[in-house]
Amino acid sequence: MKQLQATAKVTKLNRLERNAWTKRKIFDAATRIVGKYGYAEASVARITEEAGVAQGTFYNHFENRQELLDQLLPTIGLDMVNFIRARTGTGHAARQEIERFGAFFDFICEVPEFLRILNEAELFAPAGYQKHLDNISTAYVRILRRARQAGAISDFSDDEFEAIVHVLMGARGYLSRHYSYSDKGVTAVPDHVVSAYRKLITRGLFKPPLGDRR
Amino acid sequence: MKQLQATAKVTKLNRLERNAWTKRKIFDAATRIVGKYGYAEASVARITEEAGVAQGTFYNHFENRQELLDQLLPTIGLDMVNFIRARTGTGHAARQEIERFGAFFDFICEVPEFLRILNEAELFAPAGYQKHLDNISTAYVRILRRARQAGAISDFSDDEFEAIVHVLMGARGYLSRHYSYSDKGVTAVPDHVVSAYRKLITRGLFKPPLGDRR
Amino acid sequence: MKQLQATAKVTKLNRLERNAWTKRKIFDAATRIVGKYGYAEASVARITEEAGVAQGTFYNHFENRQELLDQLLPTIGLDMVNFIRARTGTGHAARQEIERFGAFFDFICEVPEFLRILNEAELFAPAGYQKHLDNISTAYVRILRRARQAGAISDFSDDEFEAIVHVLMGARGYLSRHYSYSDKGVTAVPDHVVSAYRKLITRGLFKPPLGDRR
Amino acid sequence: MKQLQATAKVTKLNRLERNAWTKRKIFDAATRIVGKYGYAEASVARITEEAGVAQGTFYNHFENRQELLDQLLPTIGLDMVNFIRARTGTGHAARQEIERFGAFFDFICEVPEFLRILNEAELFAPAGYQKHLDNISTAYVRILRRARQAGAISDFSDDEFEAIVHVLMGARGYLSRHYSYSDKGVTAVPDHVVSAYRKLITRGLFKPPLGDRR
DNA sequence: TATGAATGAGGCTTCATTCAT
DNA sequence: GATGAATGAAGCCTCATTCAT
Repeated sequence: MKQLQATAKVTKLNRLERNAWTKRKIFDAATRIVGKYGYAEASVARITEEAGVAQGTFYNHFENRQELLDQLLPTIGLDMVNFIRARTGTGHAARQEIERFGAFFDFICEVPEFLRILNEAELFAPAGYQKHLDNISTAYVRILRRARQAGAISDFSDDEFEAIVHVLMGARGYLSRHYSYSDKGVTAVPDHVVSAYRKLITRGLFKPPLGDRR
Repeated sequence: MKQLQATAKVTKLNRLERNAWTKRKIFDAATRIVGKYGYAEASVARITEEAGVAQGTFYNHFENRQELLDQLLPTIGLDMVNFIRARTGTGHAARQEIERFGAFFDFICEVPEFLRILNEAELFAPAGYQKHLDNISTAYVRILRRARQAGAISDFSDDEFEAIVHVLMGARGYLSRHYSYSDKGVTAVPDHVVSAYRKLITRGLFKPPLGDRR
Repeated sequence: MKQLQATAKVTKLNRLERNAWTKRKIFDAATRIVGKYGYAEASVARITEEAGVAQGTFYNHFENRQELLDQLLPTIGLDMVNFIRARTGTGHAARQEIERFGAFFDFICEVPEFLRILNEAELFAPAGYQKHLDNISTAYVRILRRARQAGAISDFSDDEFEAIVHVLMGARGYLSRHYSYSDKGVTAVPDHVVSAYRKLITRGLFKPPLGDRR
Repeated sequence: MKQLQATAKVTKLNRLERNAWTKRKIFDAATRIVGKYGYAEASVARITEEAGVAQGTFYNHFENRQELLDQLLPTIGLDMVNFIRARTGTGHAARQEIERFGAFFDFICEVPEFLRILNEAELFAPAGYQKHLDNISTAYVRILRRARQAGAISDFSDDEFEAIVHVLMGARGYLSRHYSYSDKGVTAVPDHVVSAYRKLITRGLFKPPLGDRR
């Protein structure tokens, strides 16, 4: 009896698993296609061909093309958040910000598709972009607030933090687009970019650690 | 005879003028359409309808759709440069940068089409975007260098200037997208955005004027 | 042992019953869907969803979509025949015909799905429509013949009866479509429709009862 | 000069003519397709193939598929009206109605596509059907009213006329569907159909001409 | 040069049916 | 028998571009 139940369960699981696996195949194919050719070229035909399934199969897993496109950025964006969090130490707030900056570029080297997905989502997947933005900016504002409480930042209001977060995100985007893209694949940004960012941020946003005076 | 010549000349002039006039009509129509609906919606049919000419006429003036789209940003971008230059005073370099920042937002209020053209060009008119970028960044780097020579900035290399310029441009883009768009038309950014930018830049990039201590 | 047999029997009965029950669920769901949205919108997916069964289940009970659609009208059509018969008295033939006419409209008020099924079947379920037609017209012709034998109709041949039956059915169809449909649900036809029909039929088809002169 | 103008005019006319001709080709192709296979099978691909033009051409002449389908019935319906009018004499109103009835069947023999277009339009081209209905029923009611004024009909109100018109149209439709369709093409209805209709109408709707007493 | 109809490839989506579980 | 994912054909429509007038 237990055996049967188990079998039944396994069978059912197998179905569920296969279902999830197909959806994953489509999702991953879309990630690759958008990462490589951009949203505009990511037709359902192209995605399903890349995934190795029929076009009709697509609509068993996603309501329509847009629904999938809108899931791309938030999903991978969370991967990014976790990646960066794992790489951020416990030092001074300014140093942590530099670590996050560096980890961002490490992440786009590991998941090169992310760069294009991030850059194009605002236009082609606005709903997904908004979701990602909310994910990121609330977390980021919280980080800045905590730094202010710890005395590492002064003189910025909560509203100003929000604007700052947009500047920081905009900076990452712009810099990654201009320094990381190359003919094939994604490369690390040059050192002078990191140093310029470090100078701007440590001086402009954070209070210098005690004893560190210009 | 003179009459005829004159007539001929006038005719010829009229032809050239009409030619330029037609091209201009198409260009302006494209500006309005892209500004209002974005590049993706800017089909040749829509542009020519807005311009009041036949679709075929389009191809007498532009090689193809892309060629026109690629001209949009550089052209209006130069208008922007002139606009900002006219609004920049001769005070301290940091104050000038704040003036430029403000003038940028004044410009997008005066030419509301520019915002969308700027934001979407990178994706839909990469050649035009690159041209605009070159126009802007060389001018900007020159400004920063001059400020360094004047002693208003220290400690940044030329390479770092380039990165800084991208940060500044990225900031404008991100902030304008997030604070200026509204349901109808383009609006000024809130004060706390300006103040956040001013704090970040004056402290992070420029040396404080003598006697100005945090 | 008996227990087991009983169980087996019960089980078997349950199976058969469940089988019939499932088929019935699908049939009723199709009735509702076609009645509400028409044949064109009655996809297998929609019907099975309405029935609460899987799509594949459909094909365990019907050869294909068309087979079910073709069963709809004849089945409900028989309900209609019984309904009308129960409402027809034993008076003069002309009066009976008026009663049938009225009962028809009563029926479509009671089974509002019928109207749409009837009207669309000719196009979307021709086999079923033909079957329904045969059911109705043979019965109807028999009625008219009996009336002729009873002396209530003269001067019409059997062939002409067939044509008359089609006129009467066509009249019901047309009138119901034009006077009974409304935004929500099915409503009774206005009085002047009934009176016009009565005049046309009693004068055109039946002999006036003795003493009834225009 | 005049020559040139003339040429120009001819050229322009030629363009217009060619344009109209293409539209006509599509329209006629649609008529044939719908007449032969029904609206449901009248895909744009099939129509344009029949017309010998590219699919895209379709949309230069019609907003969308439905727009064309909705034009079919009203357009051919007017042809029918003219045809019937030309065949209707000036005799007694009842005789005229019989002539119209006969002319209707003559028309569907001449334009066999009309039958299917008429029968299916209510479902597949409701807007066109409504337009046709308005065309027909207002004209028909006017005819009946005139007959009433001339003393050929008594005892029917205007509202009842409307219902009668629907009955008459429904009769034509039903009868044509059942007696005129055959495997290939459209054939005349049998005599007994005409005679049955004549009896029903002349007795049920019209007053017998003087001296004609049952 | 201006016109605008013609083209045909390509995009998104629906749906009846099959089949392994 | 029940399930529901997979299939792929077919439908409607858009659009950049060409070309005869």
